[in-house]
Amino acid sequence: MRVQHYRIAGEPVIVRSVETSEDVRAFLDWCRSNHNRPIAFDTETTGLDIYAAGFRVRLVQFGTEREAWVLPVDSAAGLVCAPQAAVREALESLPYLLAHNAKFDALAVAAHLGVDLVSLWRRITDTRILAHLLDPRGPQDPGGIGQGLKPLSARHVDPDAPDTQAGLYAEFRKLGHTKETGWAAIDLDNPLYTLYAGLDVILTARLFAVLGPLVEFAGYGRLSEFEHAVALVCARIEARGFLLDVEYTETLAARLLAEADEWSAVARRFGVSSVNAPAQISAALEGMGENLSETTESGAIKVDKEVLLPLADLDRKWQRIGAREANPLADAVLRAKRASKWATSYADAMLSRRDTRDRIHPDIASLQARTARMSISRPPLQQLPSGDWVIRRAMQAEPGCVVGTVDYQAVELRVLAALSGDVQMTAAIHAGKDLHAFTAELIYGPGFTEYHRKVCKGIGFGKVYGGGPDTLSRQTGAPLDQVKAAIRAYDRAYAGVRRYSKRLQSRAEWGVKEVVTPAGRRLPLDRKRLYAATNYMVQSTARDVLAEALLRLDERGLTEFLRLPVHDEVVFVAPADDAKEIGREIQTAMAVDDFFGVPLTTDLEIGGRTWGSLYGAAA
DNA sequence: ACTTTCACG
DNA sequence: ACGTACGTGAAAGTG
Repeated sequence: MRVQHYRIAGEPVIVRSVETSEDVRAFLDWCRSNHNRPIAFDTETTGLDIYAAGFRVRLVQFGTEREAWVLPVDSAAGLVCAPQAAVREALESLPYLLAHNAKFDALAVAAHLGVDLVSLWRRITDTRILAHLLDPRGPQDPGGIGQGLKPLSARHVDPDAPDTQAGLYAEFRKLGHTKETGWAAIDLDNPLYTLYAGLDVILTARLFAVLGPLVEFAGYGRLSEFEHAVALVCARIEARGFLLDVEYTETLAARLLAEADEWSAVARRFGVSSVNAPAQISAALEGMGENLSETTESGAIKVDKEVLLPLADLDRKWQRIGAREANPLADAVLRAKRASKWATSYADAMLSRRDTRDRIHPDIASLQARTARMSISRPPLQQLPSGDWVIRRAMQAEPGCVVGTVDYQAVELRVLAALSGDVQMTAAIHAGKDLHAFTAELIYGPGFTEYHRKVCKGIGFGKVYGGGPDTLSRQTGAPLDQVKAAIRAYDRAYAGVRRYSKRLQSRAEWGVKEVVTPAGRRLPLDRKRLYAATNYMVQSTARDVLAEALLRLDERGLTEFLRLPVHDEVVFVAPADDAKEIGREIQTAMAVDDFFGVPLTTDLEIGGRTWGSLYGAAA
């Protein structure tokens, strides 16, 4: 057994690395004698892509505030002692486990060491969840530090705790590896590797010693349980994965890449060597006599889609307007950028993330944004183009099955009506009215047009988000004076909403700079952006509506059909013959009859074999 | 590392 | 004193 010593917060800690079968027995003895204490665990792996061919768990660590055990389990290492069975035994029997960002480690040991995910998860407390409840701000937000183990340890455990990740990257480079290759290549007994692996669990145990009582003291006990349950459902969705149509996606990627090349060649003829270089584009456009007035935050000339589309005589749906001669460079830049983004961010990302059964396991972060919203990454399946089916067509149901969705109808506006108690808005919802059309009628009278409805939809969202007349005018494309009039009319029609927003803001102005959601979540506000209060409240509450729905779906045994949560909807896959029935069950489980006086109703859509079929692709 | 852009709800 | 659209993930260029 190798023993390494270190100091954390001025106290000596010890890291033991298992080398012999005798060490394995000593580890199991240690587990037994610490059975009743919370034990932090962690894994070191070959990479982040748990389901990729060649992925391996290399180390599994267990530890308390003072002591860590590091066990090598890498199947490719030809180990003298094989502690896999002991690791499994520990993971299956220790009653009280801790982990930071537990989902990753739990999925890794479930997929590669044969540990049962559900029974393991029931015994885990995730310190990242605790940290998010206590402060959901990201590292970029004013006053925020994020939920990383490093910044949390620095704040709550030891300001001089080592940055183990950065330290390892430096070691990788020294050994001739890179950030990416180092994780798989570093020797299992590299002293820095084992030391840092051990320190991570010691830090997690110490972090819990601080955050655990804070969570209880803040009254977050139930919310914490709720979040752990939601995280498990999301982890199971992730583990199941979503089937990729590889042949289609490969053809699509090649086609998009060729398209990007063609349009890049056109841009090159106008002196733009890269369509991703804004300075080149603005210089070339100005050389062609175009007048560019919009600037970015840092003062550079803006050449985003909003600027380029009018120059190319295209509307927001890329239809020819006929107002001017299309600028061929603007047109080429737009098309090249779209094609290459779709190729790299979506098609290639999907292909590179598939497992041996052609399934995609995106990283579902069930508790991510400041508002607790979920995020999905690698690949970003919540952000696929919705105006065109070609990308979504890549994801498909298993043979004999179809893809469907259930989404909430105008959930953010309904949540706003519920929270504000606005009488008029609540009544309109109860009457089953189209809220945006109803608003249009209130403002423009019974003769309102489809255009008026659109303006009102924009204003409705803009109000929720706290936008002013200028932004709303730009966003909706409606003239400023009309928007201003509509805002006035909106405030008159929905006086309760206006009162509610004002109340949230003035409370924050004079009292604590936060909003408290009905779920009991305390969301800090940036002092310069108190107007975001209503948005945080509504967005966060809508998120919790979906999160609670996921738990109801799980209770009813419907998790196996789920493929993705997408903010206000779930994507599911079911056998074609049962899809309607299963879809209805999902609808029923998600619907809320009385959410603070407002019904939250759902829409069901059943498509064909692919996700794209719900966006216009042939079934 | 930072900026810019673009995809979604 | 004033008015501010919110929340994400990802790629690529620049320095």
